[in-house]
Amino acid sequence: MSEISKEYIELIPNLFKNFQRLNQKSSCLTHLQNQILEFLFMNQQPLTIKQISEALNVPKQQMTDLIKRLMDQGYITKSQNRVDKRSFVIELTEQGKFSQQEKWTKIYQNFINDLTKLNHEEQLDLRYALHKVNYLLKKMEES
Amino acid sequence: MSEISKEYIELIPNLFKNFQRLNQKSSCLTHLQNQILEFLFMNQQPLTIKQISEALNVPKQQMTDLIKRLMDQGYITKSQNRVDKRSFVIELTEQGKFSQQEKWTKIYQNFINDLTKLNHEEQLDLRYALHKVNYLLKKMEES
DNA sequence: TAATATAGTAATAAATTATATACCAAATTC
DNA sequence: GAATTTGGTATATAATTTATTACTATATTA
Repeated sequence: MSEISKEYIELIPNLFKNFQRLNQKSSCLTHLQNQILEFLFMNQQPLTIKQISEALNVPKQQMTDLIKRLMDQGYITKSQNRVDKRSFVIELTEQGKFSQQEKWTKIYQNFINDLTKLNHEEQLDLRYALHKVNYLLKKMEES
Repeated sequence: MSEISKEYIELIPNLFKNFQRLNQKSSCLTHLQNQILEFLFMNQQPLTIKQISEALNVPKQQMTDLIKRLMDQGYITKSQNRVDKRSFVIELTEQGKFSQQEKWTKIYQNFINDLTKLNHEEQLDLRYALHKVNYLLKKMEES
């Protein structure tokens, strides 16, 4: 039990550098704006302001302005929620998606580059192990 | 080649929730203070102000104050670098380490909890796969 | 239907973070 | 040894983020 956990915990520092890269603000976005776009991108689906607010621990009062600025800059759209007329649904625009994908591209290229330090057999091993980890972590999350 | 990368990239969202948890500020620390402690904790070794500044993309002018406040609050120590008398070496105090470990404890408990959703065989698989991934990722980083 | 809870907005002050410029002392280069 | 670079500090200003309180309109509940 604790052996698995140890390995899991260790995994995080191993990916830390790349996460740092995600945090880096892309030119014209503030830290929080970036967090919001990132969160939308990760979730791959429209979210309400409240959902974002709670997940990121940003008070809803702040969200109003943040959302407005992101909208003005063309990163997201905001439309009424048909189910609940009080709330709004936030979605990434193409530009918004692109701004996030850019960061991933850098991570991707970095990884490809480092990969050459492994021989062919190790590469196959890594691929299989990553696949297994992803599969099982996902399974764990599905409560 | 691109198959491995795909799995690698996918790994990051799978760990995202826990990373979010790391970002959450613990009571009396500001966002940047937290980032600095986290970075020191991850690196497991003393760093100069410049190293932190560059890695976190925080201008050195800000560092002076940030470091001072962290020192005043007892999270870090600052001592002259013997090799280069212009620079200083920053280290986590016990309190500083503890403040970071707390967050990991939560991640750990969360993981242990989710683990019950896998059967025994899957747990063994996960452990082995995680071990493999960690081993190979580390090997890749050692240039 | 009246009372209450919820999603979001508005506005303001205080704290944090970002940007720019100038400075000192030790290190490096010529 | 003089000139230049580098690690860090000091200071002022602007932008962002946090915190507080009050408000509107829709949902929910009794």
